[in-house]
Amino acid sequence: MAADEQQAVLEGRLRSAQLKVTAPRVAVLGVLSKRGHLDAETVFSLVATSLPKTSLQAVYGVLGALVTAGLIRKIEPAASSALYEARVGDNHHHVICLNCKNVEDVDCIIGASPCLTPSNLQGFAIQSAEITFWGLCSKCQLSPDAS
Amino acid sequence: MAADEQQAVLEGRLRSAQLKVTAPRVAVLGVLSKRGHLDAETVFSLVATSLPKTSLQAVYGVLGALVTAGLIRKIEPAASSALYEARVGDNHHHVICLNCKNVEDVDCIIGASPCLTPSNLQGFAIQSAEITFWGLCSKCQLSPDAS
DNA sequence: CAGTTGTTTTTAGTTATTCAAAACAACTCG
DNA sequence: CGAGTTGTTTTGAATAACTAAAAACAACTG
Repeated sequence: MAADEQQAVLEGRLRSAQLKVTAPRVAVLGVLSKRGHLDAETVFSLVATSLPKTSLQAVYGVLGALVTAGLIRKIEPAASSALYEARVGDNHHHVICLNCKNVEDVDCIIGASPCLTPSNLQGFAIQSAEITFWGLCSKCQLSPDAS
Repeated sequence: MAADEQQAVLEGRLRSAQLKVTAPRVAVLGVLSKRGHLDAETVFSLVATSLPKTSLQAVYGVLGALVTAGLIRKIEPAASSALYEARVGDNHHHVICLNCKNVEDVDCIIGASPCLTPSNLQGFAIQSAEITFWGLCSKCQLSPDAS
């Protein structure tokens, strides 16, 4: 797919979410469509390569708007800053490396639905369940010192 | 159980974790043994009622030491500050109210173990799984405006 | 009970994030 | 297609939660 075709797809996604199409929004969505699990700072620096005038605050604003619109998802793992990903709509989860903090998607859980029924709901009306696995990634199993 | 008996139990727990027994530590552990899911600020204010000289930084230090020793557990739910609880050793999870942020324990998950096997491990050596349920507590289902 | 080790106090600093006002740009509608 | 309205981005500053460092102090050892 050509670069401008890609651009058009992103613009379409913004428009169908009733969001005004602006350069920072297209850029942020583009960055997150290529690579997920990025923090605001990283998104900012990647956006800055094509749009150097974009401010970090604008990136925070865009990320907030995209999350609200449901175009991206925000995850907030313990002990790290918020991460964003463009993969939405499916109920996938995450594995995070205890050593290098690398995040990978976990497509699904064996026997998903029944497992997500807590035995004791305390009267809560559950709307979603969030699962995070913690462990060592293949690289850090070999050399636990690496970043 | 009398107050000084309770005190002795807490001191014993600290001692068996090879921690020096100090007033702030006993107080923090006491507070968290009574009530869980408290943030550092709340622990601080509760400790301050009996030990007014204790600083917030001391509370952070104590909380860190107790977490490292495995006497308390730290949870970091999305969009709120870190919470601490004295219930450790069992693999329980949490339900959090989307409206009032109240946290309750979820004792276990139906068919627990198999459900926590991700279908795609990405080469990770999993060490733990963390499940957070989000929903509305019984009170907020009736009046969603309440704090 | 003196010494050592480790804890707490006090004072500062950092990081991720949010807020607010003014400048500006996108889409609407004539 | 051009002005107006609405909403976005910039700029500059503030905040909350937490961490760091040095000095004062207290707990356990022998």
